[in-house]
Amino acid sequence: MQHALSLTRFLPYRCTALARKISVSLSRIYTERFGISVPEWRVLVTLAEYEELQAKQIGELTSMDKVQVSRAVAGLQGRGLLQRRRCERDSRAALLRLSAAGADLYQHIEPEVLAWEQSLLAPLAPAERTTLFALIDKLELQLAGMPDKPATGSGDTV
Amino acid sequence: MQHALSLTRFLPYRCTALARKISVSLSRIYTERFGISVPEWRVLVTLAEYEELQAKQIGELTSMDKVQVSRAVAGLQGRGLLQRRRCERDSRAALLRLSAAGADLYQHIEPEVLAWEQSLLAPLAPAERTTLFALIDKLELQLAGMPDKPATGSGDTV
DNA sequence: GGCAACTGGTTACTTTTGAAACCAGTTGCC
DNA sequence: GGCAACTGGTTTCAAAAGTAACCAGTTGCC
Repeated sequence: MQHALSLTRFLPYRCTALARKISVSLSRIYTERFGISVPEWRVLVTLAEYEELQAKQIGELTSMDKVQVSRAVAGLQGRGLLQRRRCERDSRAALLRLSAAGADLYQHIEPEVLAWEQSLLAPLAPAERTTLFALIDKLELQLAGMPDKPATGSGDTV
Repeated sequence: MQHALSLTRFLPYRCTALARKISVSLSRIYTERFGISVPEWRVLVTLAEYEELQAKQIGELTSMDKVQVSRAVAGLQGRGLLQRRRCERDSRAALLRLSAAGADLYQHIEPEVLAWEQSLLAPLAPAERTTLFALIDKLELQLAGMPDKPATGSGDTV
């Protein structure tokens, strides 16, 4: 049988496989010892960076949908790592921020995560790291502009 | 609060986000019209390339665990897209190959998938594509050699 | 030959994820 | 002011994924 396509040089497969391996390896740092899930970790990072946000904004910044955010926030709040405050101008929304305990926990995890990242990126020269992010940026940009499915025929993107 | 870490320049996050967007966009091609799941798609591709394999080999080639392979194979077989044959020297294993219908279906999907991939890679010059795969290779290699968690202290990789 | 350890593959169970329904509150039109 | 359309967020329900237990068959040691 003819085969033009092989998974080993097929970007979607390689990218998914890489992402999963990265995620599994990294998430051990905060999962095993601190019981933080991946979505919870993203919320932590985002609130550490932005101080106070509403759930919707967290979703936008982390590419998580609102259900995921809601669950992660509930989980963190349940363990006292996060506080919510009524939003003045819109009482549907809540303003979220890390509690002292949450900030403290984050301070413990962050250096380990950064060290782990350095160890992952170790084999890449600085220029290669820049290139990698640039390529990811390009691909994301392209994806955002792609139609739901490509024209199978001859047409260029009109 | 101090924050050395921002998701936008954090490789694990960027990589996961990219992989998910790619997967969602691509899988429409075979999911919506043909009802093929992502794991099933991988089995299809692999059998198209290798003719006949046992489940275990498919797992190795696609980085799926045996449960995932088993389910995907069952799904494909249930729709007559795949045949199984008793393995002579080990009757626990089965030898799998695409049926005529399966091969035919694959012939329909493959060009569309390749066209989609081209459209995704369009903004990258040939050299950039090569670089991208090389970087992915390096990262996977590095990950394979990384310990479960990095030493938080000073030590180099011993 | 027979028993223990192992392996290919499936099944059952639990946890995670995603989609749609839903509730409460807001906005805008009349 | 009141009703329809909309939005932030949660809950509910169904599909998906991972883990562990399991079965059948193989290997190897005695």
